[in-house]
Amino acid sequence: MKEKSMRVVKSAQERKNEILDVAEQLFEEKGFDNASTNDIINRIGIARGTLYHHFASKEEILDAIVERMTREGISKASLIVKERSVPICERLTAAIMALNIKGGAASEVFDQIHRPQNALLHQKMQERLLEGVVPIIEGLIREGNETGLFDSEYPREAAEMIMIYSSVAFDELTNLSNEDILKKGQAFAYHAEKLLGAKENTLKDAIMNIITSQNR
Amino acid sequence: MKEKSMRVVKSAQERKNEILDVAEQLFEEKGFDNASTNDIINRIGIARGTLYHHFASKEEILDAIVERMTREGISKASLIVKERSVPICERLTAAIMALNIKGGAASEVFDQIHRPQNALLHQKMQERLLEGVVPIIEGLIREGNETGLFDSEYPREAAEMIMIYSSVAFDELTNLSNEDILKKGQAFAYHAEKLLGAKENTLKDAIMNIITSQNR
DNA sequence: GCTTTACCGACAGGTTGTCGGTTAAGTTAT
DNA sequence: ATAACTTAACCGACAACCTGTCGGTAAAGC
Repeated sequence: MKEKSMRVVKSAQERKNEILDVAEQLFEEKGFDNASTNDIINRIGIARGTLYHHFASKEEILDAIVERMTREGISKASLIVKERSVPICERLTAAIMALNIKGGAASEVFDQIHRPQNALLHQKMQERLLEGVVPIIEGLIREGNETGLFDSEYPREAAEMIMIYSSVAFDELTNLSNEDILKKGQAFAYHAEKLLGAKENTLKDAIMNIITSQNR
Repeated sequence: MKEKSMRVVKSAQERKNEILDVAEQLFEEKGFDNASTNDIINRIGIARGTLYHHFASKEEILDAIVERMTREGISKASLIVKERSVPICERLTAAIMALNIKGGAASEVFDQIHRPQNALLHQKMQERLLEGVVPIIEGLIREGNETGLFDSEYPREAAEMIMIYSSVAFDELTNLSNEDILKKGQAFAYHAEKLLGAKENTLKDAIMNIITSQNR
């Protein structure tokens, strides 16, 4: 019945990843507050001391998970942006949506992420993503200014506004009708064009494409 | 040394408010997670059972506090908006800033509100405020559309975008230099004008007034 | 006098983080 | 090669909390 405590030793790196994997999974299932460190160690089969040998606190585990999850999205966005052969509009929308995690590996987390138990996780991820992606978008806007596609006096703040809005608003389109989602997407495209000083419908198609494709 | 447990009975309403007052104070001081229900009952001088007689859980206390704090801001905003003698621009900016709690009674909370321990509080307040204020702003935009001051195709979404941005961005201007704050304010005014389809500098003065006055 | 409701405090069952001790792995010395 | 030593992963008992429950008591209202 009871597993004998066969001592298994792994490299620090390996164990840390193991802990993060299980913790992430558990936070998805039960939320950050409800998932206990006991849950983690039981599922892995290690002792309390081991967990705290690798991480100083439960919150540090959370931070590491956030770091791991966001790094992927940010580096993806920064890669997209460098593809100068692709039209700016496509790159812009793709970068924006890299933040919107749904497509990524973390897509199952996404549904749970708004439950109140995950307020911390949500906040930290959002902070991290904004901080990472805003400068990328800003650069793209400047590029658009140079080519005459955009006309933005405050590229940084425009990027902030677009990112912040899309990260909050597109958070909760799960409980919206398809019709409403379309409207929201159109409104977003319209407003983004205004903010960037772009001609009407410059962004519309690129944005609507992504929205309709990822939300079926 | 030890207070005798003289039994003091108060009306439910009175006791509830007492609990909310102390809890709010404690959440400010230590954050929601770090403030325990024991802290609350000790400071008031009541027993555990009494607390749980009035509130079913710690989170319910939080919800009641959020409700209390936001009700004020929302009703203030809705009053402002009704003053049809005041120019629309002034009403708009005033309503926007009613959400930015700094001016209100909760101004001390504000500094603590971003500490990670308060993620839940923060999230709940933001949700509640947006939900309450967005329709108000939307109405104002429609009014502006009629008088020809604005030209907004999606009043609802424009209101959302403005509110969401200002609630996130103006959150953390405490650690910014005065210069940066000014720039941020100007950028916000500029972008709000674009979003609403208003003429240049329509909103600038009203917005800059509020920002410079409330942040000294 | 009877019912309702505010109040009490012990208690169960859970949580996080600490700490001294143990064992495996890696390193140096002989 | 192997013995001796150092480092680092690992263990599990434990202290010090925490939230929410519950049977019982006392005041208020009818």
